[in-house]
Amino acid sequence: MSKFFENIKTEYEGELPFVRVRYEGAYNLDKTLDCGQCFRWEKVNDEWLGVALGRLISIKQIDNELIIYNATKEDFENIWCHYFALDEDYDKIDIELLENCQNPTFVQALEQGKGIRILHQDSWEAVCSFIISQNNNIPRIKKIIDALSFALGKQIDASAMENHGARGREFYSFPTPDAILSAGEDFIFSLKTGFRAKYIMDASQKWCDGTINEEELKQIETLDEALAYLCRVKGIGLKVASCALLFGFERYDPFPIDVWMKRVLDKYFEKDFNPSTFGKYAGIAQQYLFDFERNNA
DNA sequence: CTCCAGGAACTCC
DNA sequence: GGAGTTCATGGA
Repeated sequence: MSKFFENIKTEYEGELPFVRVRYEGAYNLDKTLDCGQCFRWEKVNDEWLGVALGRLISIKQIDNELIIYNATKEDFENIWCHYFALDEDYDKIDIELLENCQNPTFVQALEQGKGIRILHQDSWEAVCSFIISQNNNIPRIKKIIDALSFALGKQIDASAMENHGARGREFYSFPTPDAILSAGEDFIFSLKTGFRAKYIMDASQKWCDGTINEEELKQIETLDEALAYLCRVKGIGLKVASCALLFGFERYDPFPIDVWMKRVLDKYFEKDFNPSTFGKYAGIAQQYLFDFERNNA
C-alpha cells in the first residue's frame, strides 16, 4: 500500500459508504475503463457503474481525486486499490518503456494514452471474456457477458446504489465455472455465444476438474510456459491467452496481437520489429498502442 | 448484398 | 509449417 493512501477514511452518503482517494501522477479513468480490457463498466452520467470481483460499485474522477461509492476504507485497501492499479508506479513504467523503444508512433501513443492503467481483473472472468471476444466486436461481447451473468451469476443487492444509476435495475456477478458447467452447452449456446459455446464449456470443465489451476498458473515464470498452459483449453490460442494473462493474471509481459495491433505494427514499425523490445512491461505498451489506433482510425 | 469484429480449429498441401 | 476455409451473430 502506498504511503500516499494512509489518510483514507470511510464517509457516508446516507447509508452508502464511499471513499475519496487522492492519487499521484497520471490517471485516466475514462480511458482505463473504455480501452477494451474490461466489459462490465458502464458510464452513467459522470460515474462508471459496474460489477467486478462480485461487488457493485461506482467510481468517478474529479481532478486529482477518485471517489468510489459502495466501498469502505477496508474495501479500498484490500480490493480496489489493486484492482484499479493505484498501487503501481506508472511514471517509472513509462520511463522504462521509453528507454526501450523510441519509435515515434509509440512515443505519441504513450503521450496520448498517459493515465491508462491495466486493471487487475478476476482470472476466470478474464479468461472467459476473452474466449467470447474472439472474432467478435466489443458491444456484442458486452451483451453476451451480461446475458451470461444475468442467467447464471448471483444477484447483488443494489438498493444502496439507487442514486448512482442502479434504480430499477438488477445486477449479477460473473458466473463461476461450475455454474456454467451445470447449465450445459445448449444453454450457453442459446445466449448467442455461437461457435464459442463449446470453448466456454471446455474452459469451465478444465477449471472444475483441476486441469487448469489458477494458483499453479500464477506461479509459472516464463511467458511461453504460461501461454502454453492456458492454450490447453480448446478455443484459447495465443491472442486470447495473452489477453487473459495480461488482464487477469498479474502479468505485464504478454503482448496480445489482434487485428488492430497487426495494423499498428505494420503501419508504424519496421518489418521485423519484435514486441519483446519493450521489455517486461510490453503489455502496457501494447495497451497504449491499441488505444491510439482505435481512437485515430 | 457483402464485409467485418480484441481468433482459433481444421483441412489441405 | 504455412495458406485458405469455416465457425454464429449482428451491425454497418
